Amino acid sequence: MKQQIPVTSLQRLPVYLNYLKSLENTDRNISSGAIAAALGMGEVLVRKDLAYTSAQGKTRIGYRCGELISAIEEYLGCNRVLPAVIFGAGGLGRALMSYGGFKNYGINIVAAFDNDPDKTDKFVADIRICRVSEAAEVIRRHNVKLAVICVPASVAQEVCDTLVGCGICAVLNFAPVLLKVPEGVNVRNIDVAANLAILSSQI
Amino acid sequence: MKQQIPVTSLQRLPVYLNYLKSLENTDRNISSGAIAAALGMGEVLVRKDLAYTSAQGKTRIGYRCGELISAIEEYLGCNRVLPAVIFGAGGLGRALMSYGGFKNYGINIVAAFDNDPDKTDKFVADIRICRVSEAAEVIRRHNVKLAVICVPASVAQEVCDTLVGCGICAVLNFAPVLLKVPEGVNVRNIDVAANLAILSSQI
DNA sequence: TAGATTGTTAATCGATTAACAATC
DNA sequence: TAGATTGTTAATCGATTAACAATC
Repeated sequence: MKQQIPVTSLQRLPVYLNYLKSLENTDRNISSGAIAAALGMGEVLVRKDLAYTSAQGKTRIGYRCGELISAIEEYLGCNRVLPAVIFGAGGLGRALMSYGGFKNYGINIVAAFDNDPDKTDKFVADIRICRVSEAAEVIRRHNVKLAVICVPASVAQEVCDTLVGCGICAVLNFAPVLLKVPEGVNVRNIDVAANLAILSSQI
Repeated sequence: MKQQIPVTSLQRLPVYLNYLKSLENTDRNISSGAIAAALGMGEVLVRKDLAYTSAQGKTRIGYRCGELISAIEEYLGCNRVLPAVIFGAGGLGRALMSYGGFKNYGINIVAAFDNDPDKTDKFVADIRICRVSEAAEVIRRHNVKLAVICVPASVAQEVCDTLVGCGICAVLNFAPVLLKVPEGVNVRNIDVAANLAILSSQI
């Protein structure tokens, strides 16, 4: 485990990365002030965040753009390949299977699982939808640590328990329930409807 | 606009709501301590959050479970019906069209839009995928204020500008770009790949 | 040199937690 | 009454921002 970075900083690293990659020419320098202005934030915060990576700026010059990208990618582990699985091959699960963006972060979806026999043994974007009974074997064979839960809320906890039992230690959960997990298992929740509700309540 | 609630509190309201709704019997009392224990958080925080809604506890008794649900729902505006549109009918857009959970928050997807003629004029879950050229008319006719952006990153800013021009003032953005919007327009970002990357970097 | 920029240390701000009076 | 619980005020904590020395 790396030195302690606040989660808030960690969450901003992909934002910087997206911005830097969106620049046409990365063979140039960029100052923390320029990044901050483009992203609408304070420049000191940018420097602090970047300091958690191996990025090093030069006084009066700023950061080498390409080096910054590499440093963030290295920090986030975009270069190694980490296998992951998707549990639940409904609309969202299949959309994620088709989504190519995980590659940028070095994440490779090795399989999906669903308990509906009409869905299993089919392929979406070259990823196989497996029977749930195969999960333990597949997860152990690929040494998968990372899982995405896209099942209905009613079965999410049960699925999560199974996954944890198979050795999963990081879960991205789309089901609108708070998953109970043992110490050491990391969960991030994305509740799309709740996000829309938050927006709507501020209108 | 309501009295000032911290965004952090606002984000927790749907969590409380999900938990309370998951209880079998809502015709009973529940204390802030019990909620806090179930959700792994501090009880004072729970009381503070709930105090932003119209919920009122009784000393020694706690909160009436059903009243709490109603109070949060009222605060989040789950009872009115707010129209929303989805821009981009790819895998994710169609998954969201099929997702029934928005109803719980009083959000009604009235239409989707896509620039691919093979997708337009078709229906997903009774929601029509319209041509982009229809957007202004549809948004104005339904008085839509809320939009979900599910288009590729390369066109997200352009789509966002169009939406803002049509009167949209709240945007849920799934594209991994920081959208520039005028003052008064509210944006929330969900970057699924970045969330997975954050998890993976902590393994 | 003067000016731009980094990196760090101190100050501020906001959110969470602790303490506690009120009360049923 | 004693005990459980709310709601509020004060203290703490962590993250952001401001100030500034270093430097090229």
